[in-house]
Amino acid sequence: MAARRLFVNKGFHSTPTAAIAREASVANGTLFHYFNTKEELISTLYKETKKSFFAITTAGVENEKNIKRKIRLLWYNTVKWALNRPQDFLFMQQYSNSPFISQLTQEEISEHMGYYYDLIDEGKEKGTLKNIPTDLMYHLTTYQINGFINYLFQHKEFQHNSAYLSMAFEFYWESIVGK
Amino acid sequence: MAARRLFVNKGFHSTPTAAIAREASVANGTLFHYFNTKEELISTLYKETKKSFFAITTAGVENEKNIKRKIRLLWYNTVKWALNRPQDFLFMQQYSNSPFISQLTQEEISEHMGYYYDLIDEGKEKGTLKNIPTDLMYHLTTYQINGFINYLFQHKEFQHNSAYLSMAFEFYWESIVGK
DNA sequence: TTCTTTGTAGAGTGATTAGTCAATCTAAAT
DNA sequence: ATTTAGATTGACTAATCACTCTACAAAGAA
Repeated sequence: MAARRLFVNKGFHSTPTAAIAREASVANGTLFHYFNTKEELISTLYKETKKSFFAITTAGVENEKNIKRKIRLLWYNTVKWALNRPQDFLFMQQYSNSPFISQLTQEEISEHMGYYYDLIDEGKEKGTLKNIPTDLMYHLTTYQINGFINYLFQHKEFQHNSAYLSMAFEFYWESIVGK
Repeated sequence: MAARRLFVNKGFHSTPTAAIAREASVANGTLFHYFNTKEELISTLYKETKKSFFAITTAGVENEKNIKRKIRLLWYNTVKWALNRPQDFLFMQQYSNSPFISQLTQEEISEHMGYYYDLIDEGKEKGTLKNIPTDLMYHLTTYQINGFINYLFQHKEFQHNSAYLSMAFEFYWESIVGK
């Protein structure tokens, strides 16, 4: 019950429930048996996508020995995730920038945030990362990597260029390390 | 003929033309006398907003002596612009992340990009800025500053804290300078 | 004044679409 | 075999909304 993720690149409003139902090979009414409203469907999809995102991108991070390796793996996992599942990435981005989010409870929004905050704090305590407020660092970091991914979407020629990815990571790393 | 910029924080699709007309104190039909379609209205609004954005944020930059001062002024102008005109900022952000952009010609999208590219190139030539591809630097920079502005929207207590802004700029500056 | 152009109005229309509902099917439980 | 509960269907509805159309007003131009 999730295959019509594909449909969400025409925009939420331009994708009628009828089309979603068709894509899922069920009748219109069936959809509303599982989801009370279209919005509920969308936000359920969002939560699932986010959960999967988190699982994939944090895989193996705990096994890395030092901060740089942890963050590098997280960074690469994220980039690869987006490249492998562009629909998911685009969907989440679209959701984040749409007047929907108000519906989600605060817990749902900040569910996984603690994980990142802990990582950043660890890096700050060891003196590896710059000493700026954790939530600010998290925010800037998130946007910067999103920016890079969007860049890769527009420049497909670099997507499998490991030297390029490596350069981009080093740029990122240098921007948060030091002082 | 522009006062209903206010209306665009409910989302494009959730804002009926009737509401726009009401906000502008004209009849429904009048709207379509000036704009053939709703989409045309929105993209016109976008172009105007962008033009104003560019004029405001680049004001005085040319008079600064060195790159750092130029970029700092640009950075501060941008932050102040967003803080003073949150509706404009939110509108542009919403537009950028919606399946609309395809309508605009390439010239319209990249109209002012040359300005920023030149600045970055100047900084690279003088050895002040890191030597990464210009368009990549532009992209990452744009996203990072957007991220910071969004952060400020969520943390109003820092909006007029000049030490905080200054710290954020230094972080930004250090991320692009060097090597 | 008369003619012409341009702006303004707002009721009306046709298409779209989220959500409903009564009917039918499936299959597990007794 | 019978009951019961849930799943599935798709035609239908009620509302919404972008856009049209005809009528009217304002203001020059002749």
